[in-house]
Amino acid sequence: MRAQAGAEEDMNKDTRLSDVLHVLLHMGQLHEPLTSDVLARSMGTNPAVFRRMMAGLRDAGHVTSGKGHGGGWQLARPLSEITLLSVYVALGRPTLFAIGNRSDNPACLVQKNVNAALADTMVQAEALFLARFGEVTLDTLMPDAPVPLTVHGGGPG
Amino acid sequence: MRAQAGAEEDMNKDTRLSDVLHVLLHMGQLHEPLTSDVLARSMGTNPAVFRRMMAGLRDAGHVTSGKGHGGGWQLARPLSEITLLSVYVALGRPTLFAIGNRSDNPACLVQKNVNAALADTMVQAEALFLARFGEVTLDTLMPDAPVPLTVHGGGPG
DNA sequence: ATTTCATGTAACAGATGTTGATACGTGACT
DNA sequence: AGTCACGTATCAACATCTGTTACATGAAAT
Repeated sequence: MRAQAGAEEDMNKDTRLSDVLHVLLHMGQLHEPLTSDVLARSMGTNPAVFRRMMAGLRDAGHVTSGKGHGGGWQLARPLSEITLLSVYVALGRPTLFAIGNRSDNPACLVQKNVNAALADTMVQAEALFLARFGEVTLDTLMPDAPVPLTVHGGGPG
Repeated sequence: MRAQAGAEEDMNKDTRLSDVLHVLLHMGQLHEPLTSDVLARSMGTNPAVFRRMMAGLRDAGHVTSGKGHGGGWQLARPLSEITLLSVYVALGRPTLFAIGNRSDNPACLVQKNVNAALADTMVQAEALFLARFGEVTLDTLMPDAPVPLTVHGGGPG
């Protein structure tokens, strides 16, 4: 489950959305297939993890992947036609919140009220997330100047 | 870190806020000291975990704890003077979100833009949480009818 | 004064769950 | 054919939280 001690910064964050967006933007700059090996390195992980992460985007039709010589990953449509929301959904709608209820004890009115209060706020916060994600197309995240693709932590990239 | 496969329901939620609220409401109904043993059982855990969880609330002055015979836990002020926000803060402001950035590579403009976009939404969502938490005093969560305190899962409680 | 009760805290073990690594099968291009 | 790259299953490594136990401290009862 989650923290018990401090508040600080949980290092237990799902970084897939951030990771995938990062890669997609780079793919939007280079218009040739890039291999899992290269792209995985750019996000500081390995090819198998990368493929696993991108499977949903491929299924959603945001990117295409090809085997063999000259194979690799490419955008299937321009960044202007991909919303942050659609990427989030393609990843399988990863859990947004780190808090929740231990269990739904429906017989306890107190528990019921508490759950409702928290759930109510979480529903609103989730709606906020989805609304804003839906407004953002990936081209708007592109820096003005082209950015070179390099290995994670090895300089600009 | 977090999920990679499905989306479903992460069972890895921090339930402390929900747990603590549950207990505080029960304490608001019974006006006598209750032991860690009893209260822990009502949330389905054990006394040590309970004390660890309540330490912040005691330090914040929301509850008092006493040792020895007749000792235990009591509210230090009426529920109407305790906001959901103050409870959240007393717990150490547990992490709200399950998503984040893998790392802040400040040299990568793409990464920078992605992080900013996500962070912006998260800041707004957090503000929403805190605003709503701040509006809720615990007495408003109290069911109209008194609720008996029983063991977790053992019926109403 | 001693005994009993209950908290306060530290320390450790167990469980859970995610990421990373490896291996192997499949298809495509040379 | 041979090489390249993806697709996926499986396993190990790692991190983190919860649950448990143990023990010291302090208060009330006998």
